[in-house]
Amino acid sequence: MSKLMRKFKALWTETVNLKQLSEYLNLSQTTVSRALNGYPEVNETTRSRVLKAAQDLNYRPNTRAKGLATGRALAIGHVIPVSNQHEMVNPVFGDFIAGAGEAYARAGYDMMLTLVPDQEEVRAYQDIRARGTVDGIIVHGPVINDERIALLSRIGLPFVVHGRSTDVNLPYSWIDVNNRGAFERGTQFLIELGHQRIALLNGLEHMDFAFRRRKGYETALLNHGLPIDPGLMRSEEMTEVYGYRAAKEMLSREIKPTAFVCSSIITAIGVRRAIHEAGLVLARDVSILTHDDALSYLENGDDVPIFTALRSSVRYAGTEAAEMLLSLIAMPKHAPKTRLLEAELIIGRSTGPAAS
Amino acid sequence: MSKLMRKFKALWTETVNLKQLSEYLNLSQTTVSRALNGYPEVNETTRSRVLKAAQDLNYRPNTRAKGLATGRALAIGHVIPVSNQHEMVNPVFGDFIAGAGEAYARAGYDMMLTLVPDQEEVRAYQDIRARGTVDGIIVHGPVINDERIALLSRIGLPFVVHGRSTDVNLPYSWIDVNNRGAFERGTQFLIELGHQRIALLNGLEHMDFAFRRRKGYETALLNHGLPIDPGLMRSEEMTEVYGYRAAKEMLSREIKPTAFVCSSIITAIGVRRAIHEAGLVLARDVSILTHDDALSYLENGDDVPIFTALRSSVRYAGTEAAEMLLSLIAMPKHAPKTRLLEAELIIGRSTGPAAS
DNA sequence: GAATCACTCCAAAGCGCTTTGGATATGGCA
DNA sequence: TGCCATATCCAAAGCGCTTTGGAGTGATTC
Repeated sequence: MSKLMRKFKALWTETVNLKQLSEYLNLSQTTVSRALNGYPEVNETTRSRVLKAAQDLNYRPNTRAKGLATGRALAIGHVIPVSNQHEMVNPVFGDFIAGAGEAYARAGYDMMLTLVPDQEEVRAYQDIRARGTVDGIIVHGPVINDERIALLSRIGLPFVVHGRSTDVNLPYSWIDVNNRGAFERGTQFLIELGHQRIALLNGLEHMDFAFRRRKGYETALLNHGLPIDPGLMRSEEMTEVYGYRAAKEMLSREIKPTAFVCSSIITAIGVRRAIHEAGLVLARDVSILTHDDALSYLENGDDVPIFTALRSSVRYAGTEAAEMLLSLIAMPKHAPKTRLLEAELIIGRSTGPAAS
Repeated sequence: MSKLMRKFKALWTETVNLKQLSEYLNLSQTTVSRALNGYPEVNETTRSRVLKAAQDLNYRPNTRAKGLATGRALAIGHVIPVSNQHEMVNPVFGDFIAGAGEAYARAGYDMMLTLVPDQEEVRAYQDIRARGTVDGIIVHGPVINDERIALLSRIGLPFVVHGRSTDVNLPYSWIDVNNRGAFERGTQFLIELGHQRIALLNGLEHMDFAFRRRKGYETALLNHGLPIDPGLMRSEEMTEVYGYRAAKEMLSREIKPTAFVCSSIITAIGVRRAIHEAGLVLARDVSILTHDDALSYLENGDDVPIFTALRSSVRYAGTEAAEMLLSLIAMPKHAPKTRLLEAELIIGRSTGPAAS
């Protein structure tokens, strides 16, 4: 025993595999495997001996081998489309991943990231499927009529979409914020404050979320008999500079907008900069209402929120999406799940009655 | 042939494995494998037949099986420490990953993410090693005297640190910005503009980068005979609200600082808000100089930078780190590589001569 | 006392790939 | 013609794990 111990002690920082562990225990690999994986056909005293030894020798099953044998990868893939024209990294991504990561960690799953140039998308998903590195994937950044959904359904890889895709009629699993409802409500809030010229600084409108937000914005205008003025609408990547430029231009007009609805707090910060620069006062002269993903490094103030905002935690969405996917993988024949999150309307210090 | 074709056509959306491919070709698995992997002992006409068939049948080698057979995982791990007290997601992370992802994609590597609660770090790295899911890892967020470096060296898992660790005397591979030099230069720049009371809004100073930045800041002050005033120094997580609060407090004093040095553009935005709110004018009354990671969604203006900044692209660092690690994996016995990036000092519209 | 059963355990096959150690055929050379 | 490289291909072992299909004990039942 002590000789064996010494032999195995040497391996301490090395990797011990199942065979070595079973030799050390004078048991078959079968029994050891079963003991470790909680199968019933093993004596409880044997099991605890095995568990103890596994602990002592610092045994960890090799993921690849386990995956090969079981057919499961114990990993989830996140596929992030990167377009060549817009090579911005979605700032929301980190928080989403953090949320999802928690869920994976609890379930013993790994998280795999793949960046996919958008012209290679179809091939990329087939690759992922065939190479078998993951048991399911989270689809990021769905666009209108997103072809990935049909593709993934066809090749039979479980997936959950973060967002939805207008015009896709297949059933599929998703988790999304009620973007349309939120923006309708937010715009209505501004209208009720007396604003008549409300600008929309939206994200790229081939993205589904942005499309829905515009619909919500337009619905509110229509409901109150206000005109839909394309001159007050922008659709770009949601950077700070974009907000600044767009607001600066609009505020230099003869007839200025009195309020801005932004798709991102970062864009809203740019708008605020333009407002200051124009010598105007936020909330008094011009109001801002923005969507707020509740990013951890961009908290919308503390006690009193900086911006009046439609808030929905993307980190929470990440956790929920991950758990949804895990349960889908556990019950493959289950019908798709969906989850619609409502954004809170938070009143902050960036809105006020329309300037007369 | 057409019968076979039909048989395999059915598999089109399915997964074809090596065995099926070799049956289809009437060749042995050995030959097919060698043809695909570019070994010389196979006839060129055979090889092209194989390549063609692989293309037609949409063959992709199973990653797990390949990994098991070769002992390589063809994947890189990114280990992100998540502390319980500070559960902020580093906003820099997305861009770094995007940069690294490109390099991995080119090399055919996968990217694996692991979130590790910081009290479990040691165990986590051993896990990763033993489970064999990755060939190497990128270490994020090094602190002063980071114990992970010794651990990883000991267990023999190739790694590259994004950043460095003061007080660690082992040789190891890293890529870092010259934080100390940059902040010394930046602070000196402000001093030369006549500023005497310069505040430092730093990140958490157990983090190595923040520690070095403070050293640089202090060095510049000392070099010019200025006092180091702890009342002008803060160390927290680099949020917007942090910048706002700290600046608000300092600007409400009898004797205000005339300039702020920030560790993050996000914090700088908070400082700017406080300045506005105090009725002061940026650059005229109070100056801001900030580090700028050149995040894609937080461009520091366009033609004229918003903030005077020490700029260093974290995305570029990601690409470089990844390539460094890949080459380390390719040549395991190679000495550690290091790379020190210099930050550019960019003059923007947030600095001016000290108010008299 | 034989048959049955529950309880433990094990040998071996198999997951999909790579790679070692030949086998076979072909051509050049003496 | 016979011999030996050379070129081309293959069978089978092995990577580390799970899982199927028993085998070997005692204890229980008739």
